[in-house]
Amino acid sequence: MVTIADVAQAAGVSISTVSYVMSGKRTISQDTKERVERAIDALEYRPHASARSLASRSTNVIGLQAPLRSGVDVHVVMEIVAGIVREARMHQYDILLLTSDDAEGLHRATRASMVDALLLMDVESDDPRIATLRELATPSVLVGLPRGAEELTCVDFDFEAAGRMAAERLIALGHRRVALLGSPREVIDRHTSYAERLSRGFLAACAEHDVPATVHQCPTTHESVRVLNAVLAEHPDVTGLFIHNEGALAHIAARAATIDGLEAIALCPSDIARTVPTLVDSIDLPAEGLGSAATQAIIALLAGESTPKVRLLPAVLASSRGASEPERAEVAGR
Amino acid sequence: MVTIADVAQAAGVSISTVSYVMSGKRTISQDTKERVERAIDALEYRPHASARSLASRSTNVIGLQAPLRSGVDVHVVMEIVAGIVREARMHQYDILLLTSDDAEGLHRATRASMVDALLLMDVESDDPRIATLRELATPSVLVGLPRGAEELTCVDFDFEAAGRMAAERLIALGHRRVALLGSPREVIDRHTSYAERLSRGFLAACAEHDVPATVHQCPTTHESVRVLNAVLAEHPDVTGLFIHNEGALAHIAARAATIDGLEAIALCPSDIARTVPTLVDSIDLPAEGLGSAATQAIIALLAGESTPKVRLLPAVLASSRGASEPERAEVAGR
DNA sequence: TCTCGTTGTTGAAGCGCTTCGACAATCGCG
DNA sequence: CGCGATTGTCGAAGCGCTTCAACAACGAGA
Repeated sequence: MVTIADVAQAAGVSISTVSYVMSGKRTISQDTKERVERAIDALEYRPHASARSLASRSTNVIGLQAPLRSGVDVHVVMEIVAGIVREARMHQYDILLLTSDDAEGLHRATRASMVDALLLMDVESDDPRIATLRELATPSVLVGLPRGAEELTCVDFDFEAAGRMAAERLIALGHRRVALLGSPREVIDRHTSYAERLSRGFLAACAEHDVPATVHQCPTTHESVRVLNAVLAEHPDVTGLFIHNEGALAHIAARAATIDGLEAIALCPSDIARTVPTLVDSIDLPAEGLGSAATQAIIALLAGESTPKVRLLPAVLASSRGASEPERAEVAGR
Repeated sequence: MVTIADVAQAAGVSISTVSYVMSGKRTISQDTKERVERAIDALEYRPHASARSLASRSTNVIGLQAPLRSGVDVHVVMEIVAGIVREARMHQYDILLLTSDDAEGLHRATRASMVDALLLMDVESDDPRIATLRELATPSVLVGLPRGAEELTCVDFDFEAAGRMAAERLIALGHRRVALLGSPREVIDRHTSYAERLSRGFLAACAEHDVPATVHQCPTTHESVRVLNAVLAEHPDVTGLFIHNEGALAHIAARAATIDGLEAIALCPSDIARTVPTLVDSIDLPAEGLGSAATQAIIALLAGESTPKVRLLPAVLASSRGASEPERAEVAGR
């Protein structure tokens, strides 16, 4: 294995000089710098991560708890993780995958100094991990917006604005009775906050326009079609649908397309929307961007920069009907 | 931070004694051992991962390259990763998530001594990473079975046996013309080996029974229904379908259920099969088990135990039609 | 009784890196 | 021309752990 001592010898300088060339924490003459860099390249030297972390007291690793099989929106989770990894690498950080959902994993990683910071996905309202996070005092960011996490940094998509936007779009299209076909029961039961925020925004906007609206839970399978049928049976005047359910989207959209006068818009990643041509519009769920944003927040935190406690990515309407330019919802904060 | 010195002091022993209590590499009296263990618990001591790895020259970390958005079988990928993480933790290993698909990431992680071993998913036939792996000489395991990786350890599901099993089951059900609706074009084009192995087994078994069979690529969307329609238009006598396509499964199964005499079986994780009630049978794709098996192989490698070069998990028929006990395909090796 | 092998414990030497304090060389200014 | 400030480089002290060699204490065999 090539060590810093080998590089120093090859370049004819001391070990500390090599270190300072790499970190830039001390001024080094151009000549020396070049000699050292050449030696590094020639030897393909990579500093030993553990040695560096032991001496510098930081690991350049971020611990991530991702829901690996919560059964919901696997696609979205994947993209978020992809965004996290990509952004982390851009800032010289690596991602350590912690077993999901147990506070013990957070403890372990932190106490053993394996990570500089923690990133948590899929956080529930009364998640025990929030208490652990507080106690550990490790820089951390939540992807999500649980209640009772006021002092923690949260990054999420602005589901409430997305709900409003969907309602307003359907109303602008002329619909006078609308329905939201949303997450499956499990998600609601787990008190994942996004479902609630989405329907709150949706219902609020409908109420403001005096348009009657209902919200329905949907299984993530073809069974969702039954829900749609039931909704239409009960409210035959529903003509506008807003779908937020990865697994059900295709089924519902396909069924809806067979019914005259019915129009559907959806909240989903844009590449998914593209596979469902019968949608009138879609609101983009920027999953990868969400991952990037969360990582950016963590990195700002680690750099000691001030970061807003809550950052919500704006909802953007990706109109398929030749809209001129995408509408943007406001960025919210608290 | 609590260090080993704190524990030693609290227990009234030397630092090395504490270390030996933890590693068990030296005999320690019962009395001393208990005192040290009490001190460890009381102080909630966790050895500093970097210090340990610097001194012991091993990290207890496995690097993982997982395809985070290849567009295929997100669900399966997720479950495999879940299996990997779970199994790794059982053996005191952690998982470092490397950016997918670049050989550079493998280099980095290895040269910087960040990982003890590498786990690669989604390996293509002429993957540049295979050369890198050879050059690095780091213990590694592939999830998949690429050609030209003879000296590397591979773990995969026995797709060929699954193909045979599906064919034989359809034939046993009385079908005299069958079709395999398989992976989307991209997967085939990337030379991912599993699609090929599956259809090889399927066609071979059909040929042995003199049952005509065809194989078709399927998009992962509702468009797959068109493929089904086209197949039926061309071969009206097809009555047995074998589906292997996560995204298309529900669509095809739903459409197939509307056609008299048509029966479908699928290859997919069992929890997915459960959401598609119109399937006659399904062959379980043990995604999580695949992850566990791959991790077990890595750990055996790290322990210096001998491991078979190739391990294929057997195909198991999960009959929905009151079968007595699940059939098993043979384990293959090379 | 003496010596030898066990058993249990310890001190100290690293592992490869960062960083502090020191120091020589050079520069700018009165 | 002399003095302090600046610039560039280095030696050495750790970071927290593992592990080797050494050693004290003790029982067993001669």
